[in-house]
Amino acid sequence: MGKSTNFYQAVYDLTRRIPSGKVLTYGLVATHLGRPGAARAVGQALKTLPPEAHDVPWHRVVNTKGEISMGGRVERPREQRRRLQAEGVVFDANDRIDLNRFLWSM
DNA sequence: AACATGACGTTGC
DNA sequence: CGCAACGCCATGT
Repeated sequence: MGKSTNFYQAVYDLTRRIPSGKVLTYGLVATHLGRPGAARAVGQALKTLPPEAHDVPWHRVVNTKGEISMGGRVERPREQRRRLQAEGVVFDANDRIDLNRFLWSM
C-alpha cells in the first residue's frame, strides 16, 4: 500500500534537489536516475505523490517542450503554473517555458 | 506471468 | 509547427 518503490523514491529525491526558479524535464529526470526512457514512469511517480513526499516540488518538472503536461484537467496544471510563476519562471504567449533560461543543469 | 495504463519522448509526414 | 505512430519503463490488477 503506502510503500513506495526505490525508483519512486529516487524520483522524489532528485526532484527535491531542483532549486527554486528552475525546472527539469521528465526525460532528464529519468536519465539522471540511470533509466533513460522511463520518462512516463517519472510522471506516474509525481502524480501518485504519497504523503511522505508532500515536500516534493513536483511543479518543477515539465515535458521536453518546456510546457506543463496534462491539458485535460485544468486545475492541476493551473496550480503548477501559479507556483512556477511565483518562483520567477516566465511563460511565453504559448504557455511555454524557455528551457535555455530555466532548465536546471547540474 | 501477461495485459493494460500513463503528469513522456522521438521520429516521420 | 501540428498530429499520429511507435518506443520505453515502472506499476497495478
